[in-house]
Amino acid sequence: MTTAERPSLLLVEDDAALGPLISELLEPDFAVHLAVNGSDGLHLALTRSWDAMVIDRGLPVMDGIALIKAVRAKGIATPILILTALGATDEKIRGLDAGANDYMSKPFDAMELAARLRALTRTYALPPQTLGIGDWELDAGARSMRSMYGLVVTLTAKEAGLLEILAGEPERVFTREDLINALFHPTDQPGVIDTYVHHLRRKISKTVIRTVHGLGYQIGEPHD
Amino acid sequence: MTTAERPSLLLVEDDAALGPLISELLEPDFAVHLAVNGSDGLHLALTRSWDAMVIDRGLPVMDGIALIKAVRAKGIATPILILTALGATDEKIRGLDAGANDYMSKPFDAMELAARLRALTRTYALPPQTLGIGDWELDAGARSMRSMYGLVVTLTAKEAGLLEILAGEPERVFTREDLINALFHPTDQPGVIDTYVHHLRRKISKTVIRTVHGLGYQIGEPHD
DNA sequence: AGGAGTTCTTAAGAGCTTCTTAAACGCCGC
DNA sequence: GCGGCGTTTAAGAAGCTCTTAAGAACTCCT
Repeated sequence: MTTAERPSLLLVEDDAALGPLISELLEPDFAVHLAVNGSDGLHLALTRSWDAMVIDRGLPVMDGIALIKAVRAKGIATPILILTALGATDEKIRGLDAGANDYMSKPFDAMELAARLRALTRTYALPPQTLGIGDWELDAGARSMRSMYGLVVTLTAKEAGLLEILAGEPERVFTREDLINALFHPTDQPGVIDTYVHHLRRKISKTVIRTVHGLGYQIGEPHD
Repeated sequence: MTTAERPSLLLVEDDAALGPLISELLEPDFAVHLAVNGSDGLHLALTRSWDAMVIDRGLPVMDGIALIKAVRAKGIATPILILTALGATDEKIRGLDAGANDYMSKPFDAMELAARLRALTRTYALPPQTLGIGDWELDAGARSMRSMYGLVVTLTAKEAGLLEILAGEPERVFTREDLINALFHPTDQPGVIDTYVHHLRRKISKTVIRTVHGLGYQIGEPHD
């Protein structure tokens, strides 16, 4: 599931009215693909990669439970929510034990279905701690910068540290003294900073770090 | 979650009657640990590893929603089911969007709770556990690597272990300390890692494992 | 425009990290 | 016990990073 893209969702629903309706309801949050019977659904489930599936319990040709079992038997771990018209507890249990991760009974609330699917597709990996800097993104952990379109530049410890401090408070002007106290021995001479600013400008872009004459350096929105 | 063992479950429930009851109901399927308030629950959630958590919505001291948010904020991806006395749809949505994977409203059916927890803790491991690494594929079970077009290289235990760890979290930079703690005795000297990295690069390819100077090693998309 | 002060750029050596090689050690099967 | 293999240690070589320094270029002020 790529960032900033809607998660892809396979919806298997044979009801000619309900299918398009659910599809439309979920479209804001998901890229929905509708399959109108179990065998189409199975084929799509096995041949493409999905972020989640919503499967109707009562399908012609191939039952929803059988479909889920077939998908799971192939080792596919994609989250599945099963839709059932039946509210009885053991029907729910049968669906869950067949390999569904969740179920909802018809009639259902559209907002809740969306919320449940968000819960199923959500991932909790801590996003690599990144800082946005102009067109670039700093990954302090890996000490690298990535521009849009994937160009990656690796930084040294001092370069990354300097950039991190500057980017941590955009618009603030840091004096050389500020930066030396934060990054170097206070006994070092102020010129060190200039050198690293130069290195960074060479690696990333001339315009990312702005010089404030007589004061120090700054990161922020371009002035022109 | 080890095979053939009951999954571990953290139950956070303040009701003196309900807590032990749920605990008893789930014991056949899960190794239940009961925390009777939110702060105990949070502490246990953060300090131990669980296969699933069941959290009451209405807790004294620390609310269930706040507890879930705190756990998710730490990057913990353990499945969570939230118990709520409130049946209103937006209450359910709030719980799910806070980071819960599922909810149940009281009063609830014990069998259904167990079924839902089984669904949450179930894993769908693919038969051959392979990891893609650049143009190669690691078969950790057979401790071998296959390149596209069939070239096969066998690895030693340490080599395969090291590669597996690195490939398990692409882009993450592992320090030598990280790797030693995972693979070797913590008393071993950090240089061991360098040697195995060298062996791997000789066997597979120079470019698969990237050195991050001063930090450690990393696998990930090539940087050019 | 001229001068003083500030910033940029380049280079090079010191110091530290990583790579590479080799050899010693220990375990297991023969 | 012996041989082979995997593991670990060690040490010099190679490479990268840090820091200093000094001249060039620029900015600001008079």
